[in-house]
Amino acid sequence: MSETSKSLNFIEQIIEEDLEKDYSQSNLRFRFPPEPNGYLHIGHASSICLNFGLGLRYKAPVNLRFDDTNPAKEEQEFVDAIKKDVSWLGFNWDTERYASDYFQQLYDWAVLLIKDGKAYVDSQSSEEMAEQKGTPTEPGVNSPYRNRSVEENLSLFEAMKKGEFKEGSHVLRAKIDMASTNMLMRDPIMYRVLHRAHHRTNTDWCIYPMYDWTHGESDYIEQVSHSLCTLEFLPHRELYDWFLDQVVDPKKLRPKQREFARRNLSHTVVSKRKLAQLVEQKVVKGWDDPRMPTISGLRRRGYTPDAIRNFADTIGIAKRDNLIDVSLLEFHVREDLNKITPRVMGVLDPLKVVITNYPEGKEEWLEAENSPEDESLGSRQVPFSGELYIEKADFKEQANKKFFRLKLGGEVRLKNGYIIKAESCTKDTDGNIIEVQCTYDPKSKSGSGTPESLRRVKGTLHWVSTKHAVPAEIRLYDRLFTHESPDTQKDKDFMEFINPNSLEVITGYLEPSLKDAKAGERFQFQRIGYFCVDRETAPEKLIFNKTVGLRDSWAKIQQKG
RNA sequence: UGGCCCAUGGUGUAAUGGUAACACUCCGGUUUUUGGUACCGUCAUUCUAGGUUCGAGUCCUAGUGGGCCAACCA
Repeated sequence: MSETSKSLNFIEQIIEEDLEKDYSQSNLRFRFPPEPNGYLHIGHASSICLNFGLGLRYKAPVNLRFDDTNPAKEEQEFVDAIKKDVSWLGFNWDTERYASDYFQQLYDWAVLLIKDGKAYVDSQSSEEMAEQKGTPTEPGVNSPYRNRSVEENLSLFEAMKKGEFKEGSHVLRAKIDMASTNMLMRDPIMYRVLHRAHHRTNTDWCIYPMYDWTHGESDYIEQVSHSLCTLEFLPHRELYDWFLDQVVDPKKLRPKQREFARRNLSHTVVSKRKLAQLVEQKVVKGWDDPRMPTISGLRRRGYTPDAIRNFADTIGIAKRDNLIDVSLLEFHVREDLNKITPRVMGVLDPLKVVITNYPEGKEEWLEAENSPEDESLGSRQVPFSGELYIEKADFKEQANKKFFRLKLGGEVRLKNGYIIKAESCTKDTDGNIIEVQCTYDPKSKSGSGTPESLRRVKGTLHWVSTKHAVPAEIRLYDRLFTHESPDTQKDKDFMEFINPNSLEVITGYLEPSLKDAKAGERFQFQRIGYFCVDRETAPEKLIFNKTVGLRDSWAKIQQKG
């Protein structure tokens, strides 16, 4: 119902128009075509949501196709990681394909092009070819090998395939137009010699097809109706169509390439090459470092598939340059985590509180609601005693009325517990407050229904009983880059903008219910933020990642003074 | 001394020739045993100049600004 009121993006409009003209819905087919040379990032997530979203919308199959035409860069590890990420996002592909499945067909078609006088073997160096290519403002000149006979081309190409030549000695080129205003049409390379083992075809081949020769033909083989890619491929479209013209059977569906703007996220880089650099130079600990904008990094950070999909839906798809503020991504993860995470208490920067009128040695277990957003999450018991931790930032000797927290002579409620009053505090020799002495109102227990418990005090603090507290390693993350757009600054390398303080590791003190928390589990630490258990956690040493903080209006009040 | 793409609040998207809409951010407020959540409110002469039209964010022309194109990468 609500679907009908939602406006279409320009890709959907193109499809709707095609459906009105010469396509039926059963012709529709899409594909997500990553090269397995790295891990997927948030930009890919957008493309995944676009293609698979279209599949869902039109009940059309979507292939997962690995564009594996360059064995120098590709690895099985990346294939596995990509499959895991797409699945984790919640999408199911129709069939798993590889461009390498089509190497023989591509080769046969190339032979046809040669026989047709549309392709030739060039035996120059890449430098010589680059010189002849011209510039965007000057036409290129023809290769001296451009008019080799069909017979010579055929035998040379076969010799290339058989491994008789060294890398760089010969290439197969399409014979198009060295004067085209489109640089890509100036006799583009179709095949190069590469004596490399491929992660799937091993050493079966020593010539490998280039992207342009492979992609459109693969779409055609799979009968993909709409081949969607980013805007930097727009100049490739003319070549995509030219290659298709050489092989298409008019009775079969002819794929269309259409382009959309890649999504850029502020304060990070969205480029596999640059992300690989961060990994190689050990700026981060790996592709799934929680600071990385990779899908695996976001997953480890505690992001949910729903958060990422909602984000992708919200930012939409268009053709103009963009820089999406990370705050929008953070909004979506908070929105989802607020609904699904149980609330717990943990103190990250502890200050000891002693309740002087609490019976010596006594402890009691208080009932605590797991989520105000979801009653079905039930409740748990939290231990209370006469010695607790609260956050250092939650106590001041003196403060104005804007400070809703604990101050000398002031009262505050301990969440799920009692109202306490600060009576005095002690300091170390440097003047740092190391302990606060309080009294509590025994009749003010949360949920007891007494008049005292119904009293309204300004602030509510989270806390942990010192005796029961579980220490845990807490990893706090900040933006990886200090600049909102680190890789678009003229004369500056993006590496210059790396935030040196993007990771802070501290020890936090958690309520004991967290003792058995398992890797991947997510929680809201009340009044602080959302956290998830890292995969490196162990029973004797819990490790939590901070996903994102709660919105903090107190921080804003403080900033303003 | 070229070709192509793009231009709507701080950000991202919508309006399909007919009242500039939605979300985020920011700012202000209500509720609250999380300074969270929820809810309410403020924030735009649609890059500029011409033109077509009863009517232009939308169509046309020019300008301005931004982006892409010269890897045996994808």
